[in-house]
Amino acid sequence: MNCVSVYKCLCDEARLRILNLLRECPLCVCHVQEALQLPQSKISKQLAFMKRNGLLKSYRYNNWTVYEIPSERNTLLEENLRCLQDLLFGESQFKKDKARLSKIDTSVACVATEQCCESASE
Amino acid sequence: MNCVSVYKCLCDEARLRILNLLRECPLCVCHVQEALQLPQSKISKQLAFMKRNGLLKSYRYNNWTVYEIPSERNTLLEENLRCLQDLLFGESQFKKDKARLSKIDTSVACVATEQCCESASE
DNA sequence: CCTGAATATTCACTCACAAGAATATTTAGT
DNA sequence: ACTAAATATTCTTGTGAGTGAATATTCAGG
Repeated sequence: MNCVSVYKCLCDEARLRILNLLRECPLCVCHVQEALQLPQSKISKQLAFMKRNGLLKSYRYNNWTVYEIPSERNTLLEENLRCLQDLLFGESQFKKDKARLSKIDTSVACVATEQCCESASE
Repeated sequence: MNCVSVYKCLCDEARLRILNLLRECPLCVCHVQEALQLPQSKISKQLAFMKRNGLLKSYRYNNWTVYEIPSERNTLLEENLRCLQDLLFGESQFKKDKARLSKIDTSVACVATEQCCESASE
């Protein structure tokens, strides 16, 4: 495991906000975008950044790209997400993101996950 | 606590190597420099960087500047150092640093700590 | 006062990354 | 073929930070 890569992903607020959501379930770019209320290109770039650094994987389903935190355990990432749950994810901005997400229909991502279940990664 | 600041400090190998040493005891710049075998300006800058981000504090004692991890608890930092102890600090490079450090007389830092004990921080 | 040790800072350069706007690509549906 | 949605990429610009070399600063001791 490359610890530095993990930390590089964690040292940006937008990325922390994304991980806060992805911790719950796989999501498409558009879901994240809507929940965070940030420009599409920014979301797409940050997701690509985390994928490049090994924190996320993605797969394509029709027009959507679903990103998720791989199920293969990454101790350092998991520990930090757990820690952030107490320290940060309860804070206003992160709560708002989740509230907005809860109002979005994210079922496409779930369907995609089932469809691509084994052909995942890359 | 600013989580992002913590992660910004952790996402560089040289800084991780420094924290690996400082976790044990306060040290002067020259001690770190000798243990890590890196240029003086680099060590000094990285220490200043971590101080600027609130991970370290320092105090002057004669000609020396002693850096240390503040005793006030920083949950996120502590958790990560603990985690890194298992994941990273056992690796070759980090072991070598500690081996070199063990051969250095770092008593100045200890004396300084006692002297400046309460006048610390800044 | 001068010297040397310890440390900090500056300089010049390079690189990674961030931002927003715009454009390209892929794909499903008509 | 055409369109629109979803996503990725490109472009430009700006900034923070990394590097080594060199220089400045601080301070104790002779």
